[in-house]
Amino acid sequence: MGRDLPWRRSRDPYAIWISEIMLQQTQVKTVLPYFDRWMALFPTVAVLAAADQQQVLKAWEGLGYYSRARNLHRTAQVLVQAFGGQFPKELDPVLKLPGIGRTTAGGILSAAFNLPVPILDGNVKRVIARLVALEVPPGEAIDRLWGISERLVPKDRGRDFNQAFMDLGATVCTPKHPDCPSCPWRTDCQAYAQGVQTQVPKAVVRSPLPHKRIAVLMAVNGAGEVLIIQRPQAGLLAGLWDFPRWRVGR
DNA sequence: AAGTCGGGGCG
DNA sequence: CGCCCAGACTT
Repeated sequence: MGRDLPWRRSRDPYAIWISEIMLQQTQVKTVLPYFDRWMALFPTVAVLAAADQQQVLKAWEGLGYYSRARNLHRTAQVLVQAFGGQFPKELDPVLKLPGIGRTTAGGILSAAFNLPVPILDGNVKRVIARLVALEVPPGEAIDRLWGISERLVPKDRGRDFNQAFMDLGATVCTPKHPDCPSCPWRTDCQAYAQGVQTQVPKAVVRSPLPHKRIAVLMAVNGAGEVLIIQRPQAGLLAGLWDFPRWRVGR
């Protein structure tokens, strides 16, 4: 019952890599229009590697977490220069690529090459936590959760299993209102057996967000044009105060 | 271990 | 308004 998504129609590692990066902390519905535009603009890793960084950032505009776009561009250049434009098929070299961590590496290697590499994204964390009725917040049991994901992924069906795993979390085993009656793992789920599926995973106790009072200046001329200064490569609020000719007083 | 980085959806 | 989303990276 897998969702029919554009990047699932492809087994091109490039297209799958792009989708995995776009999907980091970003919902499928948000990614859909960006993915199609991106593949039209940058159809291959060679085209992306040769593109201007401003053009790459423009195509990413609105998705947020802009270091993802800069890392995509850098990685495209690494792939062309050091890997002959081919995406590596082993975990170690993939993990060295900028912007690709363990979950994204597993997502790419399983979807593109059907390798049994585990994943542990937000969906999978929640599904496993409920499956074993995890007693602590997932952050305190990361190693155990990775171990379970690794033992579950079948040697010959990494692609189907990992995608089904994420689909289950995204469509059935949802955070607030899991649809347990239609869940294929219902009879294996310890949280369901104990009737605590909505209380697992346990929430992290986080300190309250501080409230800060700030001043904002918007410069508009008579023609209605607005002054815009591009942010630095790294840093947002932190780097803001380092702009040349900016001075911040109290 | 805790911060940083974003825009959008949802109840 | 607060939480969550196919996390990675720095400090």
